[in-house]
Amino acid sequence: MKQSKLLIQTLREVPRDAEVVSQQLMMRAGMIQKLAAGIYDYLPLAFRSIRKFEEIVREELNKDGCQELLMPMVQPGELWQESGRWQFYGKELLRFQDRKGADFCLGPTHEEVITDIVRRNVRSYKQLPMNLYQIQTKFRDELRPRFGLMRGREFIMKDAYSFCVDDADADREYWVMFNAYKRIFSRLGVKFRSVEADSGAIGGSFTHEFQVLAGSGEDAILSCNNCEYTSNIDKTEAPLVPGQDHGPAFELKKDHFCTPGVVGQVEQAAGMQDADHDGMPISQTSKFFLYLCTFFDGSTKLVGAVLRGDHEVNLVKVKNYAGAMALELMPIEEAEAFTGAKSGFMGPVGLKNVQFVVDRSLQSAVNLTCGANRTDYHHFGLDPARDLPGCTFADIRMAAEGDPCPRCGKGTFEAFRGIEVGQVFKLGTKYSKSMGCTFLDENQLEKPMVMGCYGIGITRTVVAAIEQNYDADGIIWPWPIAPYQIHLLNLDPSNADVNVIANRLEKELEAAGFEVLHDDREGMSPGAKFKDADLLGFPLRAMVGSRGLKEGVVELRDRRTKDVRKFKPEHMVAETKMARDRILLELEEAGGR
RNA sequence: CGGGGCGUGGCUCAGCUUGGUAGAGCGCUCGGUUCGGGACCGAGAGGUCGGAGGUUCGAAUCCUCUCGCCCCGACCA
Repeated sequence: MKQSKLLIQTLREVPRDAEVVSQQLMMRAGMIQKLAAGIYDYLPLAFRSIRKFEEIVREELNKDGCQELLMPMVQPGELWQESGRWQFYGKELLRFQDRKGADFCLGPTHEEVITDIVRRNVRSYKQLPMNLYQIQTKFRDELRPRFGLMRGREFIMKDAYSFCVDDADADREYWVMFNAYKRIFSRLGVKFRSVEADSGAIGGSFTHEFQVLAGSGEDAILSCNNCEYTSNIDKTEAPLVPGQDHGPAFELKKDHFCTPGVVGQVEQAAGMQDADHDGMPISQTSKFFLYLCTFFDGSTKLVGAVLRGDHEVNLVKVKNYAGAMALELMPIEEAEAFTGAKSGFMGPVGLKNVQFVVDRSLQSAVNLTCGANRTDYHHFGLDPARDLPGCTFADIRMAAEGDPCPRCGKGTFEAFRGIEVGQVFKLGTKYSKSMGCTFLDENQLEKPMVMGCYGIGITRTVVAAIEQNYDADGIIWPWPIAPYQIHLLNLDPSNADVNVIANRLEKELEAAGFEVLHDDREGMSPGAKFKDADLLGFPLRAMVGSRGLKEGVVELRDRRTKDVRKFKPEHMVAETKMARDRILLELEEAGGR
């Protein structure tokens, strides 16, 4: 391909809208353009990468017997009403009506449609298990699209759905997909982790996310440095810390400590003074949050969460504990009115119509401090089990880096940030039951199929690969998804000899199976071509110039290592093959787990 | 949806406070000199200043409304 004819405009300056590195580089390299908030044009270079990754996904899924199909992006509202999601899916679901006034939506996901397909075509256990997938554009009307393709409203996703006869077979299929995902991301050469995750409102027994490690990632991950336990921090089981001995329990001493005007947990603890104490240890204090929970039936309830002063609350855990559809921190004015105290002095004792949940690290704790619901005052001597009638203990705190691992008991947690590029999910019978997707088993019993769903964000994965592979000069493409593998630079198109060699090398390399972009642009200095080549970041750069030809050599440069080799033009194909083999070997060694 | 910010050639921005014939750099076209890490000279093309209304002799600039976009937060498969 001649670069002079390629649809591309590289930019020297960073577009103003671009925040994260991948977005900046993709826009500067002329790969994407924004059309509207969270909606992008995929220009030829980006599209080549996307297609290449799709092919990797197809190859690996087809190995496991998955069948590809394509469902409509526009879906009838009827199906969503049948599954019940028409009312529960929020504004992320873009709804509209056709000319007859019938409800439709743009598909953010395809459980309804695939379930409809299967229930109309599959009747017998003999046809199961079945795993169907598509690679398609999804639309989710995100409240806040951001970071370019990382969180767009429109994006390309591979979604697969499995249908099995029973729970055990669904589990088997889940792990088949889990392993397929490991192969897929390993082939990319990106560093990734498979992490245990929260199953969220969909409900389901378990789920794993595949996270590409990157400092700019939106998700926090904790991984044990000794065993395999790796999880999204939303889900990470907090270890039980050894019970602290705060002496023999005494009665609740109301309004015992007075720290007027002091805000902040640490400062308040330091200011708690009496005859026996010159400040309290932070771990002997407690903190308290009031949450307004909304349930699926529309009802609401107040939940009060109590944690040790030095622990952070995990909202997902609180939400799951309460079984709520949504949960929000009570607005500060309302909370102050409800408790009768300013922020910082609210506490659980004496509050009515609140369901208390206490973090399990306080299971047997006594002699804690807590807000007195009187501005400037704290109680002393809190014993949650005694002073909060009806309270329950549960794991509601955020696990933290350095916490001992509760699984193996030997290691400690290390923290990472990740970009979620895939998820495997055991759905169970939620959709098959509500939509009547059943089969007859060998005993002629009608049963709902047990489902699983499996997503890979195609566009997001390409973005994540860039987030993990770039330097100050531009992108450094992993070989398997590089738009082109070789960037052939003609450094002097005005020289006839150089042109002959450059054109010949282009043909030879392409004949050898390489994908070549030939920068044949005239009137451009070598320096400018080097800058563009670094920005586009193809793995290998081949160069032909009059200076080299005087000595009878052309060059090959590795984008990542910057190593340059010089040799006679007739050795180009052989040298390129060697360079490719070396890059692919490194890639294999760099894979995640 | 709350808070903050920005809309001026393809891109990055200046001009706005204090109203008076719309600018720079990059990119693009043509000619010439250059040619191994974003060369230089000359000549060009390209803009309803996001939109509507208002004030004014006169609005990119002042006022009102509106649309779009970005960031933080909340939300979220």
